[in-house]
Amino acid sequence: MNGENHKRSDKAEIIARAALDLFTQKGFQATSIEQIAVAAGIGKSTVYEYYKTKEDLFIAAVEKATDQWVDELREIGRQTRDPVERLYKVADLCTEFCEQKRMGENRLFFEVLMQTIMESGVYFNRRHLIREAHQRMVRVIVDYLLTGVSEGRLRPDIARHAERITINFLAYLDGIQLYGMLGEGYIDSREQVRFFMDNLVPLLLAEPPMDRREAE
Amino acid sequence: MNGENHKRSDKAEIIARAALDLFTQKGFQATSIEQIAVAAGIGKSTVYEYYKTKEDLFIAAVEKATDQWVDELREIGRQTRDPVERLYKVADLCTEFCEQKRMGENRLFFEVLMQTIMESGVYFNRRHLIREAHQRMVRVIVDYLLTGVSEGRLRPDIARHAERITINFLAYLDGIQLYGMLGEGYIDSREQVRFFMDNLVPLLLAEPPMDRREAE
DNA sequence: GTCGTTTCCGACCGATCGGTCGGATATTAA
DNA sequence: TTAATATCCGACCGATCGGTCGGAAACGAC
Repeated sequence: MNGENHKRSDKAEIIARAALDLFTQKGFQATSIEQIAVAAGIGKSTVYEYYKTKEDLFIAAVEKATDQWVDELREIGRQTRDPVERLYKVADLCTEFCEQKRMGENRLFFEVLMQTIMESGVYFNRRHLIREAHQRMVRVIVDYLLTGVSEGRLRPDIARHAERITINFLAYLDGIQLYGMLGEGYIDSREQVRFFMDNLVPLLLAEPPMDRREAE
Repeated sequence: MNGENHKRSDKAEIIARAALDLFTQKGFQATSIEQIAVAAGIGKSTVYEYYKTKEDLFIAAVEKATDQWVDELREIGRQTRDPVERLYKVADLCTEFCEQKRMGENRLFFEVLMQTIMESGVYFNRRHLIREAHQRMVRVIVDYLLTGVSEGRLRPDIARHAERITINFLAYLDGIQLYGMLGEGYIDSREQVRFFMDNLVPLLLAEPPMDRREAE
């Protein structure tokens, strides 16, 4: 027994984390098992004691990432109650992904999508995993909308369209994230998103702005 | 001299077309030069007589595709004069890319974006090519908006934001296209886009709908 | 100790693939 | 005819990499 000793699941965890780091930095194809082994401080063959194939390891690593993303969305719900503010925070999260610090996660995100749509991709025959992850995100935001409606803060009739609105909202944010990676300073994600939100929010609010109401 | 004889540029064209077909179907990495040579009906080495590297060939093939996409956007402008109808047609083009027939082109589109954002990607050090292609598309649609404004059909104050609006519009459509590939029937792109457009268009129109005006 | 089990891993295998090479073949010019 | 040139290509090279194998090392039970 020594300091390096771990339970089996701990070792698997260490490997998955090293793998996630590398996949995030360089993508699936450009990361070799050898590199992951070195990063995890073990031999190449040892990786295969814990994960049957490189694909399995990728899936395990990605699961950690998606779990974290969903958690971050849920955390927004804990930090603030106001539905509009929640949506703004979600949008902020998107712009954050366009910045240097979290650019790697953004790459990983699109790598996963590519692996889903390419015939030879890791997720091509496992799309349900990605759909489930996506649905988890959708559900969190739908919940924000429905809560906003039931509290009278948002227009009642958006309840019927909550899922449609959410999917469109996320589609837009993903699109902007994509553009955000076309190069430093090519697209001002922050301004683009702010403009979008400023046009979206009035469509959601239950009450028209004050000056309008007085004008009637 | 025989029937198979071509000028040098013709041969290059044939190779690029075969390459585009394969890249569209299977992506960059999964397509080998050998396969392209077979598809073009020539030997592998001959490919290298016309293109220095696989990357060069990819760039040449993608250029053909992007040219076509921009042309399709311009064609919309030729077919219809009404700015709103033009935007609807652009949106239709997007949903078309989500359908089986043009799914491959959609894959290619995202492959190109991936090759732009991955450090080892073909376009990582050639982002200007992608930005230029993107800007060409943006310009076409900005032009539709500005024309709509100057014709009095769209609200005057969107002229200031024409580019911002266009980029957001395209970002949304790209996001939906991405979701459209998460699996047959997972997302109803057509309905999503219709919903989006029905909320967007009133924000652009110069005149409020009739029933509203009468209510004032 | 010592025997069985688990964990570990360096060396190797097989396959893929981008790109090169040397020469064959066809074309043109004189 | 022939020499020069352009075009073509099968065979090969070198490197990469996912995955296997056989055995070493560490550990635990007795």
